[in-house]
Amino acid sequence: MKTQLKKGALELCVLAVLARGDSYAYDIVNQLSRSMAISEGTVYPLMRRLQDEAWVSTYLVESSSGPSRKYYRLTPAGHAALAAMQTEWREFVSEIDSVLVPSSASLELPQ
Amino acid sequence: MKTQLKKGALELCVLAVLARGDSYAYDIVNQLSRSMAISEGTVYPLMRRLQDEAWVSTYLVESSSGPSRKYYRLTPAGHAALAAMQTEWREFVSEIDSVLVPSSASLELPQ
DNA sequence: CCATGTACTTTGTAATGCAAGGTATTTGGC
DNA sequence: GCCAAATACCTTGCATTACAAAGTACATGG
Repeated sequence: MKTQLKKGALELCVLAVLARGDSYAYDIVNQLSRSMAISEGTVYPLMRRLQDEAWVSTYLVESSSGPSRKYYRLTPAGHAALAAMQTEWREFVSEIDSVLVPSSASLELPQ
Repeated sequence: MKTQLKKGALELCVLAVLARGDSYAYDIVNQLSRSMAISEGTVYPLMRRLQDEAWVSTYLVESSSGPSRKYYRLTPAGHAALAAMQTEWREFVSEIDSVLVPSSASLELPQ
């Protein structure tokens, strides 16, 4: 159920994580896990998609605690995509909120 | 692309529209069209799902301008589902925003 | 040497948005 | 009377994506 809400937003989240610095899939999963439920089976195919879109480039780095890590780095196109998706995200949230609270554009923030 | 973001949120939107008063699918599409892109092929199957969940009940009303309208009315369970989904929605937005802006919990609202 | 943690990947399933197409009713123009 | 347009319903098939589950491989410690 909540699963459906995530569709499309996770891509944005991964790009946002990479904007803070290069990382590898296993670590991205761990970073996102602090904020939300996320599984490996979601992220690995997503990384492939980002690569196919040329939004990330990759390089391998050997690890002393396991197999080599495949690092992902945002390309210029990736940065542009991130910016576009952030705008899209805000528009999307506004759209939904305008349906939920049709008379007012601003929301109270309980916490 | 934007399509993916909508997954799961449209159900919430339809329930929110129905909370403001009984309506029929064709009209719900038109109401939501003011705020967002939405198509009939999305809404009709969605209405069926809401019925299967017993979140809405239906009744027919004849129209003088076309075929009979199938009105949907929120059941008590539907109202409860709406409340739960609104909470879920706010939590979801907070989660994503916390990934996008990791250092601060509050956002500036440009407009 | 074997369990645990790290790290990558693939396969199949479920959910859902949408385009496209189809049916039926009413009204209004020609 | 007839035909287009608006109203209103519905279905089929496709694409996308989240996830569980399973599998592979390396490193370390008991």
